[in-house]
Amino acid sequence: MDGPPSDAAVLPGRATAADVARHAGVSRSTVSRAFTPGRSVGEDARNRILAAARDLGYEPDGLAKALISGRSGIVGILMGEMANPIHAVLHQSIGLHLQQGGFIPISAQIGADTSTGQIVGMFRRYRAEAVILTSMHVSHDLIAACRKAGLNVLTLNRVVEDGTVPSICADVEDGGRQAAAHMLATGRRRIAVARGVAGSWTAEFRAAGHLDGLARKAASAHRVIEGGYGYADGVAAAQTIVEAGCDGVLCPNDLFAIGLMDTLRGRFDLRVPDDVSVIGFDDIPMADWDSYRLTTVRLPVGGLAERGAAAIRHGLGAAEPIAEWLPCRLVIRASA
Amino acid sequence: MDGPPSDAAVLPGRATAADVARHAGVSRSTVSRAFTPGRSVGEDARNRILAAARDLGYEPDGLAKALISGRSGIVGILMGEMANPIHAVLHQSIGLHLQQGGFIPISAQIGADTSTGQIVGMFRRYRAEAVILTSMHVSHDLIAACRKAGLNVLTLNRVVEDGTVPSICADVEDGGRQAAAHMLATGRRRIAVARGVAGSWTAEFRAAGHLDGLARKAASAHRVIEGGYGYADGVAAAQTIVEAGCDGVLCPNDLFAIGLMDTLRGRFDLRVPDDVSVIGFDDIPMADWDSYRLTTVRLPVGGLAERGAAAIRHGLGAAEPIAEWLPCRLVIRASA
DNA sequence: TGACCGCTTGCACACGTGTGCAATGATTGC
DNA sequence: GCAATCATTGCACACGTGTGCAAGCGGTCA
Repeated sequence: MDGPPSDAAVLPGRATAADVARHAGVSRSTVSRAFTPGRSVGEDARNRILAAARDLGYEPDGLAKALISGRSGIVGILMGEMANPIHAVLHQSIGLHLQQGGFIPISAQIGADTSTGQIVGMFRRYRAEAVILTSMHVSHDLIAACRKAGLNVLTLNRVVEDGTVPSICADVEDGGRQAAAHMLATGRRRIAVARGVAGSWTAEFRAAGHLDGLARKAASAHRVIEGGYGYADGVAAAQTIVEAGCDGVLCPNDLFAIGLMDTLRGRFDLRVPDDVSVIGFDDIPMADWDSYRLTTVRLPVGGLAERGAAAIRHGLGAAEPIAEWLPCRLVIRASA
Repeated sequence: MDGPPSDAAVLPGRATAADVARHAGVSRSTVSRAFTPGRSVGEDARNRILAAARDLGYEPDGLAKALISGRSGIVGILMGEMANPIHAVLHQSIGLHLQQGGFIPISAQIGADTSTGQIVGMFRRYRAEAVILTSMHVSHDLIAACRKAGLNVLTLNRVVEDGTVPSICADVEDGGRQAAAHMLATGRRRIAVARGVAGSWTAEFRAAGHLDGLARKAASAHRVIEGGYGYADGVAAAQTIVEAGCDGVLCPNDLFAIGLMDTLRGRFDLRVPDDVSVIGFDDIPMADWDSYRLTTVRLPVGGLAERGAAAIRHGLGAAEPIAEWLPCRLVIRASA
């Protein structure tokens, strides 16, 4: 856990700047300058250097560069649970935008036998310029540990109460309001609100939006269900919803909604949306499958990733912490 | 694309080995030795050093370490298309096993505006000790480029014909045979085989297994469908399958199978498995959803990741290239 | 007591790069 | 023609670490 097995050097011999310099008949400094934009190098020297570099397959070593310049170009990402497709696509999108911004993402994950300290250590050891924490695993301990280690953190879909951590968020509360409004507009009156995992920031804001959306039309939740985030949680919630006689359910995410739909139809022989209408949250690819055609609040995945990468490119430690809010949009399909 | 914006150093001041040495009243070398397992350090010196390190929050810098030792501990992963959950879980599993082995994964992806050369450059610049290529994007160009750059590559779910690239593979051909055998054993006789994307290694071996499994029981494919790998491809294939009067379909993967099932039921009002039985490939989480209960060939994701990480830990460049084969198992649910 | 051995420690070099400083040569302005 | 300006280049140092070599030191055995 503390480094690769250290038998012997494994990396093959690479051409160094010194090799290129010798090959091109200039000094090593000039080679370095030729690869640093904005530095002045004579034209024919530059040509000779670039030619030699091409011949030798030379490219400046990122590690040495990071060591000397104090900029590693490395950004740490704490991976979420990939069984939920929304985390997978978010992870991919973040990676892509970082890559396009000239950064390189290193990823870590909190496994069964991996502590917070080990994660922070990995990022710190490799001098990550920033660490992206997604809503999934953000705890105050973790944030404190990162800060203590001198890591610049950016949270996605999560604000920290004291306002000192830069964050890019989807306005899930407003998304929840849109969902509630649509549910009422389609004539539902006995509406259940399923909260996600207790203590989870995004779950609380989603549910708050659902409840506030109902309240604004002078309605209230027929039933509030404490639940989880997975397919199985949706399955488990069906019984309660049927017993309570609900005709609409506002779900904490799509996986839950899909588990619920499958169970309402399969076990209780109810129709969606005729008997019970269901609205999800996230807009994972499966929400568009023909079996579900799930009406859901779309999380602006691309926007979160793009704005996040931009914030990192712009420099995190700099001014006062940013807090950006991106809108969510209700995607109306057939389940509500 | 060629590095982070280089305004100024961004990383905060960290404690170095020299600081710890001063604090503990020893030389810097002794500090280094105290952090290198197997080196001899006096007991009280070690205690003073560890105490000082704890006070100062010191930890050896991975970049400097990599530079001097020739071992970066970095492993490059080329990400697949995360919209397919099997790639997501494989990615996560690989990352976890690498992390547990003391490596740190950096990930890159081939986007619209990212060339092979840029990918290879990223891995090379950061001195990746190994690069994991998954079946998705492996082309001969890419392999050649990696090799030319002196990168140790490991392919997952893909063998390269000339046998010079180490690989860990699932025996998808045998998995295909199992699927075909089960299809015949349940009494189906007009069986369609849907091949995946043409030219894709894993698709060809899956289809080969399907066809061979039929042939071994003196049967043959009622219809062979050239298709893709996505949900939409399964949707598109339904028409052909219905027209050909097939009573069973061997699919190239689960997404395809699910798209097919949705369309057979929704558009053609057929029952699965009563009218048409369907077998998938991969065993993504959705295959176990109640709407599908898909019988499918499970890809040994954890095994691939674990054996892959082990191979890298053991050293890739070393002896002659390994080629490991992991068994696939048919998971029988309700769709066939 | 003296020779020898093993553990511990410090010195100095190496890894591959960026960059400030000063020297060089070329060019321009008068 | 001479001084001044400027682009170009090389030298040397820095980043933070691992490690070979030799010196120091305490203990053991004859």
